[in-house]
Amino acid sequence: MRWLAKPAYSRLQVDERRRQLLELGTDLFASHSYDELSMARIAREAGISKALLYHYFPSKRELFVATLQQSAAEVESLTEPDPELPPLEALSVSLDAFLGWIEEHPVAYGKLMESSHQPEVRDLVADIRDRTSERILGGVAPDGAPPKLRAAVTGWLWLMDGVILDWLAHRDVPRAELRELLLGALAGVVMASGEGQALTG
Amino acid sequence: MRWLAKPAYSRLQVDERRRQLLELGTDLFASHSYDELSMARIAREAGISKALLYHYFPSKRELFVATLQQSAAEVESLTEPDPELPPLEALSVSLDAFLGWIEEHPVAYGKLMESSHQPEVRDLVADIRDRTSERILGGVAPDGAPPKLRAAVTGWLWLMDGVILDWLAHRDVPRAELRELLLGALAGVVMASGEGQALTG
DNA sequence: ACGATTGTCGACCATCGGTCAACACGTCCG
DNA sequence: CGGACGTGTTGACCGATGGTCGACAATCGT
Repeated sequence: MRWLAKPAYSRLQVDERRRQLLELGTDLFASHSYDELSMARIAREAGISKALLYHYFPSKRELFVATLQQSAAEVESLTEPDPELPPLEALSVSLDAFLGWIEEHPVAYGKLMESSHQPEVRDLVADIRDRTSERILGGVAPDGAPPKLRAAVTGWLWLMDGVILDWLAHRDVPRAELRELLLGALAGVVMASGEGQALTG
Repeated sequence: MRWLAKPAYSRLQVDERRRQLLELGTDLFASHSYDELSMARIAREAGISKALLYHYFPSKRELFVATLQQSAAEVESLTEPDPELPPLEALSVSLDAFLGWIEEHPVAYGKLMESSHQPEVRDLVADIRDRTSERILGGVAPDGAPPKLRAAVTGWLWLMDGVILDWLAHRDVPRAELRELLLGALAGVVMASGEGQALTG
């Protein structure tokens, strides 16, 4: 009578299973940092074996990156600069949208920063920083940024992460003021790099 | 004749052994990040067993912190602000000394930044940042900094790390110019926080 | 009704940080 | 000179981690 017993597991379509795992991963990694989660734990939460999890994602790294890419894409489209606005205003709008997203997902942002030592996260963050940097530099110095300006913008992106973490930790500055602080800081930093005239123009 | 054989290991004095391990640790952690090094590897390089390493340093964390403290103390004394100088000039001198140290130990600085996710490193870096922040805030707003100013200075310290990493990666900006860029950035950021009048005074 | 496909699992591996009882080296006393 | 003692030192071990593999079994086409 063994063949009348309930199946030992339910078999899902590849796409469905993958989708389910990605969604679970997104949830988990939004509230736990990279090394707070083990593959065994993720598999247990998904109700499957670790081996199956590895069948769908060849490494923890890939699973993590896959889950991040959704959010990254979301943020990127959210902060897409409006090409019809003057560069500075477009930046202001994008920045405000970014801060808005962070206000809605403070834990996810914090956990991401907490994970940012892992090479893959580092690369992803660096990639975002680079593209953001180019976006800004494109608006300020369209053809080829001098080293000091490049360093200044890079530094400003770091400053932004630091300020935002400070903001999340204290929550004693209104979002609009924070945006103005960040914009002002960018202006100040670019000025300090000696290439500021492009900003005011 | 077994007792004529060479001793299986050489027995060192406690202090000597500890000193040797600390020195080795300093060397290794100056060129490898925290998780690039395993305790087994360190023990192997030292020619001793892992258990003995743990006999001297109760955890990897403690060994790492112990090796860092030397460098941290070195840097801190190097960047001690001169109380006879006006705050801004003192900061300029300290900053220059700091950049000088980094120029001499670029790999160590990079690896430290790479390790800065590990809670213990995070704490140490946060501690340094806090004290530096207070040092700066003390020169700018002696009694109680408003939230925006605090956020601005915190952000500037992040900016500094970002700019320095960019500097080390490209090495296309002279140190003196970098120092001016950083000082200018601090001025710009503090101005942007709306509490700038204290700086110019 | 049965074989092929392939989704799924249990068992396994190397490495990690960390622990422990026991061995062996140098010394000191008789 | 010899044996006992203190302690510096070790190999073996633990639980957890990321990752792998051969084999079982659920489903589908016929």
